[in-house]
Amino acid sequence: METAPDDVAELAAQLRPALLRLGRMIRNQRVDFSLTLGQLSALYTIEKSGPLSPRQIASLERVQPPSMTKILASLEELDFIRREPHPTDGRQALIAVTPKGEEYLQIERTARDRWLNRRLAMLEPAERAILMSAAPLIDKLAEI
Amino acid sequence: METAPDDVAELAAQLRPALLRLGRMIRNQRVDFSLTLGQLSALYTIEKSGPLSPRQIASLERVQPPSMTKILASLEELDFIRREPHPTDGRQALIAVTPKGEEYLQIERTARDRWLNRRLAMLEPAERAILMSAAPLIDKLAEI
DNA sequence: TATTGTTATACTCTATAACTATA
DNA sequence: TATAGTTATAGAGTATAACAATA
Repeated sequence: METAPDDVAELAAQLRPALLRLGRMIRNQRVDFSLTLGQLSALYTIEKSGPLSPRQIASLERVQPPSMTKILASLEELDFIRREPHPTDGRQALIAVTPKGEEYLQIERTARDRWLNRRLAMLEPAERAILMSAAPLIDKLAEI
Repeated sequence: METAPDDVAELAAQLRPALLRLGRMIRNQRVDFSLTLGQLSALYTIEKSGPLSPRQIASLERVQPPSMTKILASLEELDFIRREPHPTDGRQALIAVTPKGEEYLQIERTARDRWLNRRLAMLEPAERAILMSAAPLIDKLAEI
């Protein structure tokens, strides 16, 4: 049974387990385990899309507002985020990452990159060239 | 500042966020949310590497044995796994996935593939060809 | 009156400690 | 005596419900 050159289903079946497995391994590269996954994920989200209100962060993180209240309180305690009043709506607060929070994220990102770097260095240059051309496509798949 | 054709660090920085983002989106494609992530992950592990003892599963899943005891009890209650005595060691049990458990996993896998299929179908054939050649490399990165 | 955010409380999941059975 | 697995109990983390402040 021959696989067609452009078999979408075959490609999905090949790609899915490989992506999930490598993604899990990258996520496991942590330097500092003092933040829970929920705290780390919220911090990434605020960095990426902030400043955001607690409710917006809760929605993006798919947790309920009271749960986010606790996560934000713990991050504020660490001085990883700061809170500013909303310019026009007195009920809302706007949350942003502090320089200390940015530094934490950068250290974690560097650890993940270093790990991935070591792995990539074991490939042939031609293989890395393929991955380099695949990277924007993987990003596109997540974007559509 | 020009990027070298074979810049490993640049590749890692490109690949990491794309992989993590797409992986997260694939993982979010669930059909049935009655299993917790811990239950689902243990079931995948048993399917992949089983039959395994509870202690081995706990180790692979990076949870403590008492936590795995509960997860296994819930999966057994659902008739997703079965327990057999170890042939030579009366203390151990060997856990394997039942046909009903396999069916559950297959349904979840199919949902993830269907979602990924739809996305892949939006790409150009040439782009899919690049991803097809990248898939084994992504797998290789996780394997090394 | 509706919405944002917090506090109060309960439930789920995982961990450590203690116990039973087998090697 | 050591190891596999379970039971007992406690500690995080998240949820729902109720409340205070602002739109």
